[in-house]
Amino acid sequence: MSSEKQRGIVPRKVKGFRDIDPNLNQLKRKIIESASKVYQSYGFEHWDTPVLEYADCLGKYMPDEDTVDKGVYSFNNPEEDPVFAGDGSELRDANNNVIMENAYLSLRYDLTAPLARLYSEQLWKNFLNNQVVEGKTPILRRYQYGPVYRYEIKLAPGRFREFWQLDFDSVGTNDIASDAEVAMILSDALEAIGLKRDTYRVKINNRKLLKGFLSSLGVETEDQEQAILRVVDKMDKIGLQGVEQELGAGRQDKKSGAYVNGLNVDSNLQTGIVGFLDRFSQGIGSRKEVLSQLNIDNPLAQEGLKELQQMDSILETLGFDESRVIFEPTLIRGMAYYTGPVFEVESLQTFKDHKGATRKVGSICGGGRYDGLVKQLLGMSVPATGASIGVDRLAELLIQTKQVPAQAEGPIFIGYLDDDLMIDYQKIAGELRNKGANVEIYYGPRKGFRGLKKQLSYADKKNCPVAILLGGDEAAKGVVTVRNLKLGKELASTITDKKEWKERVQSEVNKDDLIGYVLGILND
RNA sequence: CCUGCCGUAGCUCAGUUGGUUAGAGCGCCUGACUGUGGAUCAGGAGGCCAUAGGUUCGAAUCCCAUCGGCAGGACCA
Repeated sequence: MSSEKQRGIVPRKVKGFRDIDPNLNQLKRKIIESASKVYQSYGFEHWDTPVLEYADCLGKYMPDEDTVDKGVYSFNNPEEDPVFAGDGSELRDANNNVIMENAYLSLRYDLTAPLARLYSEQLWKNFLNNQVVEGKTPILRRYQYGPVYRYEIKLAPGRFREFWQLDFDSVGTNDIASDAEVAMILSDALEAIGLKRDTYRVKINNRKLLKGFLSSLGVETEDQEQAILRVVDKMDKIGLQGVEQELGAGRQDKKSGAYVNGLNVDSNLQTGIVGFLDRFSQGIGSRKEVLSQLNIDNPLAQEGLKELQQMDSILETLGFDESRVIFEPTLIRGMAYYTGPVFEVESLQTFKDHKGATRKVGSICGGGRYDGLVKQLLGMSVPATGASIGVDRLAELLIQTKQVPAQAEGPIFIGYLDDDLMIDYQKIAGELRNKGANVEIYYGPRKGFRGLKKQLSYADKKNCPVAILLGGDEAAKGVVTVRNLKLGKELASTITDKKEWKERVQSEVNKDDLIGYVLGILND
């Protein structure tokens, strides 16, 4: 027994999860506040929903297996819930007792599925009473931000299992103008956050165009359509030739050596798709030029084209030209539930990683129209459109491309030199706080007076602008020593003589003038 | 999940064809410096070389397995 190792506890994080330091939090807050303001300016209201939902309400069914559905964190609710019938009544057994079971719960994997639940739940009772009419459902325009959770098996850099999204959605409208609006909002929000014009592109495509195009080439089933779109979506990664091979017999991946099975579609279809991709894959100029080349002989595709034309005229009227919003007919976006326009924002900026290799962050926003999402919850289709900003990705972009504000300014620092003066420290701090300042009194260990070095070092690391030093000497003279740390930091590079440097940044202030003096430094 | 590369101090990395006591920079701690953040100088702590086996007189170095990281691929509500 004693020779065996005992089970112990090591402090550690769950893989794919992380701690957020004050600097990153500051950046995230800035992103969220800037975008939220833009969302509000378009009439969106702020909702929050729980991070935990019933799995079936998120569209995740786990009927007979107790395994976690791929990609989603799920577990059994320890508490038993009643089981419902389709009409909302509680299921009962032969003795008329309510049937109870442990339902599956899931952590939300995006903010859209909870929105569908929120919207459906609000309408549910009325729906049962036949008071909800398809096509006349109410409008809900909400924005929401918060963490979402995905069980990613492979964790790429910048990919986490907990990450923040910043969504806005219009539910209840099928007006194509609300789709044009999505593109405008994304553009406005990103610029409010601080991205420069021409460093990003809002890309638009229309699922109807692709569906119609594939249908015109003879694609019948939804399954085949999805399979093809999945391959085409890999264009970035495997190139046009790779797509061609995967549509056909398959392909041998050069780097990994793995053989990837192909779809074996017929050659007409294959050449048709490849031709389409080839035509549009590299920059194709203006939106109008793109539209002029999209004459596909299929009613659905024509409908999609018309929608894009309408979007274009709105965007053009409002000055959202190709420096902000473009059409990209090859854009897919993975999600199967998109039914109309789809959106993606790509950052055009690159950065050097620590090995010196050039990298790009790529996609920072995504969205689209999803007219079928609430159907399985509410039993009727409700049109909806919206998009999401990937907060962590965007933060990473701003950091890597060095567009971040400097380190957050710390609080005013009050050194702790004398136990007998604690009351005075508290009084000074209180007065400054009443004036709106942030103030911290040092409570750390101090070996008599010697700890002052440590205290100032601490203040320096927290980026404190001012240090207030009040010890026995000052108290006897009725003064307070004030040190301008902010100035000291600036002068450090030019002044090497310690004494001179000290004299420049520090002065004794009359006790009564302290508050005004300190606030004066802050406002510099 | 598949394939390849890699695991040496808190961090970033050296470490010769297998050969004495495993190094540097940064950071940390102490001092020069009176009660004073930067800079400079002097000193100090910190390692089962990822873990467990094997080959060998001898392993950080070679082989195997496990765990972890990176790159690519498969999958992705």
